Amino acid sequence: MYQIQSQELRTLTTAHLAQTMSLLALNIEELGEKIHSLLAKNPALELEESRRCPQCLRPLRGNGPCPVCSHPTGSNDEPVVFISHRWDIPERAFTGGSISPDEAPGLDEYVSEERSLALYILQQIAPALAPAERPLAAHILTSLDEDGLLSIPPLEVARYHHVLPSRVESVLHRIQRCDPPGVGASTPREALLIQLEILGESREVPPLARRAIEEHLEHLGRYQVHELSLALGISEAEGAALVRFIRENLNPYPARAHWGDWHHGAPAAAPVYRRPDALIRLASPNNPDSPLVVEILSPLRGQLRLNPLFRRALAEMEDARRPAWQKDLERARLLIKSLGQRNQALAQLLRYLARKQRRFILQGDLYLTPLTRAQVAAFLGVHESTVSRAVAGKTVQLPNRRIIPLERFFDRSLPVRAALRSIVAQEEKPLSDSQLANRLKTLGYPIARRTVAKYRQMEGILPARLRHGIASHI
DNA sequence: CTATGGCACGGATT
DNA sequence: AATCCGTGCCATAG
Repeated sequence: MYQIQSQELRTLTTAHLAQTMSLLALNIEELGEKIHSLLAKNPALELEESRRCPQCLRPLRGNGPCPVCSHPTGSNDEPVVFISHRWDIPERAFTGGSISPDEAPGLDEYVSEERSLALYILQQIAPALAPAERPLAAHILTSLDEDGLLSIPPLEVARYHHVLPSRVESVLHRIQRCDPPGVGASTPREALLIQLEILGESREVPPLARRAIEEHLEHLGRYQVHELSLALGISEAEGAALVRFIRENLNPYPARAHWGDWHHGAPAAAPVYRRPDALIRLASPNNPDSPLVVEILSPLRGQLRLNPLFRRALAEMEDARRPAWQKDLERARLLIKSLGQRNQALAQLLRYLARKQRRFILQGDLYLTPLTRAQVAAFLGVHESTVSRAVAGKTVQLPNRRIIPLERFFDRSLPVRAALRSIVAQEEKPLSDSQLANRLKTLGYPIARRTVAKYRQMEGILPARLRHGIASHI
């Protein structure tokens, strides 16, 4: 099967191949933009809005039954692959515009790890929001970074929606009091202060905590008890107690389960949420032994085809414009064919990944088998750069509804980090990095002590001496 | 002396 | 050719 497809690839003309490759490099959103601009430019192209499957709302081709709904056949080894469109999700839900649960009933299915924070908070404050405040809240929530901090100035929100800054502040204030306390703060410092304030309403807090955060945040971050005590004019014991209180009760990055390494290395740039390029799900959701179904999503609401009117007109045409029209027609043909090839190539890749990484897909990070793009390329009989293009910038939604970048399938350290997390989560006493390294070695992950430190940091796990039986999850 | 982070090198990967 | 990643060495903090 693969052989046939790759042979097809080889027989393509160079123009065709070039276009296929450039389309392959695009993710679903970029592809959508590209196609729409071509649709506007080229009259030979047409978007046909076909009828929908009454059950799953996908458009149907021809007169046959819906290929997605009618029970797909496949085995554990041979996942089923579809190239399909989805019409049931409002485009706007993905573009960071206003989202509200009742507006997009299926949205929760499409929420990425990061964006689920937004919905979680929205659910808490939705009842308290005036209708006019909803867009403000949506704007703020969709601008949170992965740490739960607000990545844009509140003033910008006010300007955008033409409302008074105080209106935005009022919404923001309510958001900051939602569950991960302090979300929506602009800086770690502000987040800490908000948490302190909230905490102060229900229990006693050290009187100097506020000043310590406001004026000596660096010392807190570096755990410099000595310097802090000196600066505040208190004893080292008092200083240590203060630091412990703050570190145990407050969190500069509200959405992180643990204090990461917050004195150096700014948190990574906020991930941009997109609808996934593909879905991987179980043929029967409740049966983990059923075959996997891979669905390549198309950005189009309908079926791209040659404009029949255009073809008829061209056939009857005699004047000087004919060559130009002919050219348009050729271009349109080429695009449609290339688009098909692009989707085929993606499907091929995903089918392979689904088969090879079935355990990872169903059972999580720990079971990712090491894989390089080069290996995949060799197996599929395509060039390495083809695989690179296909993987770059794309995302897939797994059966657990998480949307992950395709690159993650090639992350060699992922299972090790998962193992590390689970060791730390279960440890009785904090283990040092070298102890962790030994543990990992016995589990079949021979990595250097130095590397443990790196992974720890990536996972946001504190060094041993700062961990005190704080249960780790996530 | 032990634990951990910074820097930089070299090999693999893209 | 450029980039990423694991690792070794060294400095520093405790």
